[in-house]
Parts: sequence; C-alpha cells; structure tokens
Amino acid sequence: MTEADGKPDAPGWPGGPAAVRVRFAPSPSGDLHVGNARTALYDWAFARSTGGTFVLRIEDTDQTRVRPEYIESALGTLRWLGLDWDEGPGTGGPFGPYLQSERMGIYAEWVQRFLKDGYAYYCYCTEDELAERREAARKAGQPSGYDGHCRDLTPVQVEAYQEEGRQPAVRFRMPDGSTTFIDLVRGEVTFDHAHVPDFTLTRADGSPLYTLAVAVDDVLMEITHVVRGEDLLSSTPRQIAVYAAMGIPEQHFPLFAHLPYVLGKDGQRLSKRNGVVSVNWYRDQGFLPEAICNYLALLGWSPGENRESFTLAEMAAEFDLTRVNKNAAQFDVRKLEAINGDKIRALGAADFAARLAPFLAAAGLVTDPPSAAETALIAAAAPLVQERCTTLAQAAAMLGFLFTAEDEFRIDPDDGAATLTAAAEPVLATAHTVLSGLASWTTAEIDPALRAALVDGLNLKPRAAFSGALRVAVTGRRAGPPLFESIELLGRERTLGRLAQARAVAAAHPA
RNA sequence: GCCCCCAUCGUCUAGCGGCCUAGGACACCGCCCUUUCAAGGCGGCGGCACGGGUUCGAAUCCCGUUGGGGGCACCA
Repeated sequence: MTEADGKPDAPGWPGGPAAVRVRFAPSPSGDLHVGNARTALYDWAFARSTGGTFVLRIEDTDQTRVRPEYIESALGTLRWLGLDWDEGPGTGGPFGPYLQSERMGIYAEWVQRFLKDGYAYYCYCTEDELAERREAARKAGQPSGYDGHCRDLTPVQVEAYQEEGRQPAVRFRMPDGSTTFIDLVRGEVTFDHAHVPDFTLTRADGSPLYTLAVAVDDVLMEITHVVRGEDLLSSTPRQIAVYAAMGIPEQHFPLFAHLPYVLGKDGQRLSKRNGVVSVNWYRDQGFLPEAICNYLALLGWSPGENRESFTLAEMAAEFDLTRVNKNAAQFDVRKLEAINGDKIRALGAADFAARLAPFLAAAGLVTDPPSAAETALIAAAAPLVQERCTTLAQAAAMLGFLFTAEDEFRIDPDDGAATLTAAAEPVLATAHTVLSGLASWTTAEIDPALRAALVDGLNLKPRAAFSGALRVAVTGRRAGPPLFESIELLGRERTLGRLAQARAVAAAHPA
C-alpha cells in the first residue's frame, strides 16, 4: 500500500476505463429488511443498466451485533430476489475477501499509516467522559460531537494516560473547512466540518469501525459508485476525508448517490412496530420475488410514462439514477398485495402450480415433496385459485378442502356453519340424490344436473343454490373456488360423503 | 439543543415555466358481469402544505413559515 497504489487508471474514474463498479454492503445484524432490499435492488439495477459490476460486501466488523446466520440469510434473500452479484461471498472475485471480518489486517495497516502521517491520533477519553462532555456541549447549544480533547496531547499527557492503564481508540483528525460533493440523487451537498467531528477509526480493542472499513474497502475494491441509504449521507464527508488521507486524488473518489428512506405505514422509520420489515417474511407468505422487486422499485423510482408493471430485466435495462426521487416513501403492503396478485395471474399455469406446491406442503396439506398423485391434483386445482388469490399462502389455504383427509375435514365454524340448518337439508338431499345418479363425474355433467335439480326443480335462485349450504358442505366455507370444478376434483365418493355428513348436521339444527 | 435533508390525491407516483380546469396506480365507493370469492369492464371520491416574490405566464424557479425525516456513537 503505497502512494503508487493510487488509482488514476482504475475503472469508472474520470480518465480511466468507463466500467462502473457498484457495491451493496449490508451489515448482517438481522434479516434483510425491505429498505435494505430496495437499496440492493437499486445497486443491482444501476450496475446492470450501465453494464457495470455488482459487488456484494458484508460489513461485519461489529462482532457484538453481527450473527453468522444472518450472512447466509441475507445471501439467500438476495438470490431469491434475483439480485445476482458478480463479486462477493460465494462468488469470489479479484478484490476479496468480501467479508470485512476477514480484512482486519488491511484496516490495521491503514490505521498505522494514518497515525504515522498525522491523519489520526490516539484518544484516551473514556465513554463516560465523552458522554458527559457531549451532554454539556448540547446544553450550551454547541454541536455535540467529539470536542477534540485528545487531538494534541503532549508526550507527558500521553504517558500519564498510559500509566492509568487506559486503552486508546484511534480518531481521525478532521481537517478544518468543509466538504462539498455532488450526490447523484440530491445534487450538490456541502457539510461544514464544524459539524463533522473527529471520528473513531478503531475501538480501544483495536477493532475497526464502519467509517474506516467502508472507505478503505471502497477504494481497494475500486468502487466507482456508492449507492446507499440516506442515513449514511452525513458520514460521506468522513469517508471523503479518509480517501484523501489514503492519497487518492479527488477526481478518483467514488461518486455518491443517497437513496431516500423507506418508511413504515405510519410515516415513521421502519421497525417491527409499524409493519413487517423482513423480506423473508414476505417470501414465506407467498409473495413472488418479481412482485417484491417491482413494488420496491416503485418506492422512489419510476420508468415514467405511467408504467408501473415491469420485470427485473426491464428494470435492469431502464434504470436511471437521475430519476430517483429525493423524498422518502411509505411502505404500503396493500399495493404490494395488488402487484403480487397481478404477477401471480401473469404466471403460466405450470409455473404457478410449481410455486404453489411448497406452500401446500408448508400448510401440511401435501407431503414435501408432493407425491405424484398430489402433484397431479395440484396441477388440476391450481387454475381454480390462480386468479382469486393475492399470495401463494392464501392460494394454498383456498385449496385446503381438497387436500384435507375426510376424517379431518371440518366446516369453518365462523364462515359457513350457520348455513347448515334444517331449512337447507332438502337442498343437500336433492344435491346428493342428483349427484349419486350421475353417469360421469365431470363439471360438464355436474353443472347442468345441479342447475336442473336446484334452480329449476326447487325453484332456487342460482345464488342461493350454489353459494349457501351446498358450497359449505363441500368446501367448508362460503367463499372459495368455483363449485362445480371443486366437486369434480373432490371426486364422487368424497363429495357424497361430505354431503351426507352435512345433511345430518343440518337436520339437527332448526332454522 | 446544534446541523442537514425533504414536501403533488389517504399511499406510491407522472410532471422537469405555457400541452395541467394536474395524469396513472393502490386503497375506497357505485354500477355491470356473475354459483360464492376473486378477476375483468365502466364510473366516482380525492392532491400541487402555507405565505411572499420572479415572470406575460408557476405544481414547476427564489425566499420565508409550517410540517415530516435524519445526523450529532469506541452502530452501520
């Protein structure tokens, strides 16, 4: 690492090769939430739209907050969403390793160099002392950042602190003046360094902090564009200061783009309190990755011309950072549901059935994986619910009556049970009789037979005949897939059995 | 407390000085279709936060106010 390692001819920098290199750098302290996913999506789309490289880097320097299982979870979520990375964990690449926890030596070297060159200094203040002075500054109406207490310690003072046994953190010496940069989303942004205090590079135990690791890695990994959340906007001048300390010429700094927040339902910051934030939860509910990507894309970007429905591939071709909004967006699950329904309906029949199967298995309705017979029944039943569901889990639930064994079949006590009264008994009896006499068990036979017997024969309105007791007896609920098709798929024996059972129940309940 | 950012229907947005009596989507309401529920079709409700400028002309440009969000960590 010498001055000669400066990157005058690195990709993406003015004067160098034009290739864009963007990174998504999550901190694995929990499941990927929808805000992170939106950032990842934009990073990915920007890389793809420019023909650049999408780099995935894991920011796991804080060992007290990071859990290894969250790394796997995040990788899995990104893969599921369809956001493939060109360099990163599991893929490799020329700038690895891509886990910051495996790059500690690199950060330590740079810290030593910053110390030697006077860009950084040891800070012996304790956290309690810092908190106390911070509070005092705030009360005095002053900026409450670090006050520079240890900036220019004399050798005597240093010795005194060392004799006390204090372990120093390392702080970056923020120069006077201000930092101005062009944010690709927000335009020109300026920070007065009076409000950018000397910040910590490493903890007392020597471990590196975000502001050090992120700047070093972005330079070393030759990142050309830092596209990330707005929460990091105010850390940008620090990173720029670190680039300068590393000896990187200003024209070779990465470009920045800060994305607006994704807020919860109540307009507050995303948290468990104001809606579900984990992408994995939506996956487990049966939201399609293409729906989530489409919806998330709309939270801050649009292709224009009132187009709202598009594929990942289309976004990859059309994404444009300059069209990203500056204002925060609220996450509205209802719109996600609407888009999910659209995407589900757009699926091919076989594709939909294949995606539905795991949800039937998760609900305990079929074996995992489904048997050949179950697979056939799923394929036959899937078209009945494809256009009436908003999620795959909901679709599976609608088909529950079909995949439930007869000894476990129950009428929904809250939904349909009230229809099974003595008044309905004749309807059920007639249906049973008619269906018993059917020569072939097909919708084409069932439909006209029931219509003749109930509508013409019993003089019932179609609505009364097919959406009341009969439907409840067969499917257990008032609402569900089309009745005649349902009866066909259920089969003669099971249908007649359920009808007989419902008759008994109805007869025992006076209207 | 100090500093920064943002501002079009309830929500997501189109709009980048005249094409706007502001368009689309979700949600909501009504009608049609209909064996339920959906889907689909048609229609409706509803917005440029406020106040000053600039301009022949402002949702679009400038300033202020208000409102919302964020930062000020040995978190990221």
